[in-house]
Amino acid sequence: MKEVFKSIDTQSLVDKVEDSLINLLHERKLKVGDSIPKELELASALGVSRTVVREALMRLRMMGLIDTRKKKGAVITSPDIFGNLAKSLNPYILSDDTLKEIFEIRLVLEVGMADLLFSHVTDGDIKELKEIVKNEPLSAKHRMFEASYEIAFHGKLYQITKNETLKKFQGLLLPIFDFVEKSSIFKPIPGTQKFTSHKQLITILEKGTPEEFRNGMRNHLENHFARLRLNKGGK
Amino acid sequence: MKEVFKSIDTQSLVDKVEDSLINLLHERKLKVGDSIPKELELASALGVSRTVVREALMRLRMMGLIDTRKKKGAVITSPDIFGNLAKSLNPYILSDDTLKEIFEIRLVLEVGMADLLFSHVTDGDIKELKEIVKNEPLSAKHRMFEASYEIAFHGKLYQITKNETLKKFQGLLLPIFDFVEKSSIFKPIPGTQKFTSHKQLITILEKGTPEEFRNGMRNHLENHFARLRLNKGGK
DNA sequence: TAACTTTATTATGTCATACATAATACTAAA
DNA sequence: TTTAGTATTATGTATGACATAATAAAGTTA
Repeated sequence: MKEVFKSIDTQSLVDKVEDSLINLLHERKLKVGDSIPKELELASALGVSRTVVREALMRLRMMGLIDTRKKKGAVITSPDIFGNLAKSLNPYILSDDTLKEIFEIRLVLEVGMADLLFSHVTDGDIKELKEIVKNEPLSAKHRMFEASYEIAFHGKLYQITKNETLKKFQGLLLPIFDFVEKSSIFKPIPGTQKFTSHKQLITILEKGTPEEFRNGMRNHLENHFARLRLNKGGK
Repeated sequence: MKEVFKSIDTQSLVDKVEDSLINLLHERKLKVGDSIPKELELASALGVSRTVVREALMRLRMMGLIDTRKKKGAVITSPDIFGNLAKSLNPYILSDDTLKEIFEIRLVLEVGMADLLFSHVTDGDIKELKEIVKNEPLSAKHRMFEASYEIAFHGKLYQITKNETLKKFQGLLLPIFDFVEKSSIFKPIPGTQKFTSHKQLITILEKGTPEEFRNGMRNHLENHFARLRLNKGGK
């Protein structure tokens, strides 16, 4: 790690100001609602033009750290972590490999969330889940038709975890899941069959254990796992 | 959903230009490496000032959609989804509830990633894991000292999944895990005890099944789960 | 005094212009 | 053909100006 040349700053002015501003937030331990100095004040204090300050402030705003309003100035906000991520998570821009990886993450989450489900699930949740699957078609023939049930059922599971961050994350990834399933990234599995059903999962959630649920969900998602295995060559 | 007033655009000019640019990317199906028009060209084409175009371009850059270089202009890049998220994921700014939720997500991921591990793990990986835990202290007394082993071991697991997106996500969350463990957000658990050890997990990964690994990992993380249960009142 | 209306202020949003800088393309010399 | 130097060009930064909207202040009415 020894560097002969002193690492010259390849950073642009905006980068530096951005860092300064973030440091400002930390040092002063500013809380939500607090306001930071005006653009012109910052510009003169930091010795740069208002242009640079504005660009740096815009970055903070994109990160969800601040919210700027006319006259009022910029105020600290509780950052919506994934809020800004949504735009860059566009399936048309992401590479196929990345899309596959995101799809994998979904499987990981749903298999792993069993404990959260069991520690938060209520009778009302069970009732809702049963309502969702009540009219679900038994056969796996109408895949397209089934999609809405899939989303409703699995979405409800995320909601049961009472983990807002996780729920937001899922909402973010949903269009990607949809895209991946419909796209030709994955070769279809011949002779797709049903494994553990939604109804069975509900029964486990109602009367079983997290361990059983994990295995049930793993089995339920077997078709997806199989597609991943079949399409491993791509990497 | 009926609206009496036609929804006036509360968007700023920059917002609109941003949308226009993203649409441009989609419509033209631009690939990585392709370049987009110069700032001045965009400005005149869209009928706004260069300032506005620049701010919009900066947003795209923050999203990781483009990379701008002098003289060359802006070129499409393969977006690093989580790269730009890092700065806003600052523990000092996130609320305690959000921090807890992120911590939960870690647990979910590690319990759920068993299948990915088994489908990618190599002999070399097993060897590396064994190397990591070789000098690991047996007792749980030196918690601070143990931290580095924890990070090395669990980090290696993420790496074994061969899922770059997941690995990046973990790298992103790591400072948060660290912060949460050290902070007083969680009350400590009296009489913390060891459950499934790292060594046992390796053995399962080498000779066992995904199902066994999930349960082993769940058990291994029991202390963390217990802390979550104990601190549930906060919400 | 309290509630409402109008006016004034202020800080951000947008625009225009100018120059600096660095990366590229071009040209000339060896 | 390679290298070195030069010119070009698009972004980076600075400055000044005005528009706009949100707030604060002042004024009015009951």
